[in-house]
Amino acid sequence: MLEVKNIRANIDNYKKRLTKRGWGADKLQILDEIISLDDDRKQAQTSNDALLAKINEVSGQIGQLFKAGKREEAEDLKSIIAKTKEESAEFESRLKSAETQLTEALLKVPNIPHDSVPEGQTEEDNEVFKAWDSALPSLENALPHWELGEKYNILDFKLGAKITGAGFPVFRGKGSRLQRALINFFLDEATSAGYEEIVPPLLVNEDTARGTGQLPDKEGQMYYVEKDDLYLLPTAEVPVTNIVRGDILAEDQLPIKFTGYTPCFRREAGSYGSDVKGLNRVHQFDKVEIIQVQHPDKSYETLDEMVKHVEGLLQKLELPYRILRLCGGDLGFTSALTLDFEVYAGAQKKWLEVSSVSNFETFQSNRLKLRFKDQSGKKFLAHTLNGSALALARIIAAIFENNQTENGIRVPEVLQPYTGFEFIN
RNA sequence: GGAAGAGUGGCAGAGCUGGUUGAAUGCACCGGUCUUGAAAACCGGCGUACGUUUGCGCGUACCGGGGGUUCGAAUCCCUCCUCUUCCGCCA
Repeated sequence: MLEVKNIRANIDNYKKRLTKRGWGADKLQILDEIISLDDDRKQAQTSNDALLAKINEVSGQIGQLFKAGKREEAEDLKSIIAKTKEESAEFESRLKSAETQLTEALLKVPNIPHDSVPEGQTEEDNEVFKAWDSALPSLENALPHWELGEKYNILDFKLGAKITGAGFPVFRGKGSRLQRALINFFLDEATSAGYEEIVPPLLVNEDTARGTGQLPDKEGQMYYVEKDDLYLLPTAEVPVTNIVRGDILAEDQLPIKFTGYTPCFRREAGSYGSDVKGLNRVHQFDKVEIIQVQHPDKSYETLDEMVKHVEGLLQKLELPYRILRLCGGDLGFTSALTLDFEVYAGAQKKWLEVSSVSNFETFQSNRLKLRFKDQSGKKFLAHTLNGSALALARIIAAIFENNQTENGIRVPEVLQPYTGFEFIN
C-alpha cells in the first residue's frame, strides 16, 4: 500500500510511472481521489477532535462540581455534553466514511514501478536481463519429466490424483530423496549466506495474509479453511515476512535475513493450457524462500545480492538459466522491481520459471507497519525483499529432463552428498 | 474439549470501591554532573498513531481486539482472541 503523503508529494511522477502498468487517465484519477479523501479525513478529524476536547473539558468540570457538592450545577452541564455529542457523531461518521473509502482506494493502487522496469504489457515484453550464451542441451529422444517419473517410478501424478486430486504429485523412492536433497542444499546455501532459518506455520490468519498483500484481492488463489478462518500459505513469504509485522527496529538490526522451507499451496484457479502439464504447474510444491528487511538506501544493493545468490544456486546445479526483468504489465501488484529466473527444460524445450526476486520497497512494510528508527529517533518504513531460492518442482523437472542418460538420471554433483547416489535408475 | 486464573509502556510491576492516570515505582536505555578512565551516586529525558502549528507546543485516540453503560472507564458490563494452571484426549 502506498503512503498518501508520498502520493501527494510525487503525484505527477507516480502517474507517469503507473502508466508502465498500462494505467490510463481513467484509472490514474484514483490518485486525485485519494488526496481528496485524505483532505476530507483531515477536516473531519480536526472538527471532531475539537468537539471531543470540549466534552473532555466539561466532564472535568462536572467532576469538580460533584466533588464540591454542587450537584445541580453539574446536572446543568450534562446538556452541553449531550448536544456536543450529537455534533461529534456527525463528524465521526464522516471521518469513518472517509477513512474507509481512503483505504479502499489505496488498496486498489499497485506499487510504483522502479525506473528500470521496462515498458510493456505482457510477458512477451519482459527484458532478458541475462541470457544463456552457451548451447542449450539438445538430447536425442529426450523424455519429458513426467515420462521419466513414470519410467523410474519416482514421480506419480495418477497416485496424487487418487489421494487428493489433479496437481498434487507424489514423489517416491529416489525422487523423494532428490527432493529432500534439494531442500537441504538450498537451506544450507542460504544459512551460510547469513540467513536465519525459520520453520513457520503453514496456515496463516487474515491479518498475516493482509500484511504481505495476499488479501484482500488474491483470496481466490489461496486455499481457505473456513471452520478456523485460516489460509494455507501460497509461499513462505507470507508467514516469514510477518515475523516482523508491527515492529520498530533499530537501524543497526538491518538487514534482517530469513530463509524458510515450506510446501506452498496454490489453487491456480483459471490456469489452463499446455503449461500445466507435469510439474510445470501444480497445487502443492516445495520451496525455499529468502527474505530480507533492509534500509531504503541499500535495498537495491540487496536485490543484487539476492539475484547473485539465486544465480549461484543455478550454476551449482549446472542448469541453463536466464534472468528476465519483468515489464510493467507483468509486474506483480506489490512489487517495484522483479527479476524472474527461468531454467531450460531440455525435453519440453521450454523455459520454466523457478524463482522470482522482488523489491517491494515500502509497499509491504506500510501494510505491515514495519519500521526502523534511526539514531535521532526518527522512524521510517523499511524495505522488504524476497526471492525463491528455489522453487523445487520445476527444478526437479529440469534436472530430470536435462540430465537423462542411458544409465538413468544423473544427479548434479553438488547434490550427491545429499542424495547418496549418483544416478536415478 | 471441560474448569479456573490472567492479559497495563522495552522488561518487571502498581492502579482496577470510575473523575488532571498516558498511566506510580524499579530495571533497561539516552543525555549530563562527578571521575585520569570506568563503575557507583546524583540530575534530566525516555510509548504509538492521527490532527494542528513556521517553530516551542497543543489537541484527539490507544492500558489484548471489538462493542456497551456513564457527564466521565485502564478501572463496571458483554463478546472475541491469547496466555498460564488443572482435567480429558493425543502425534
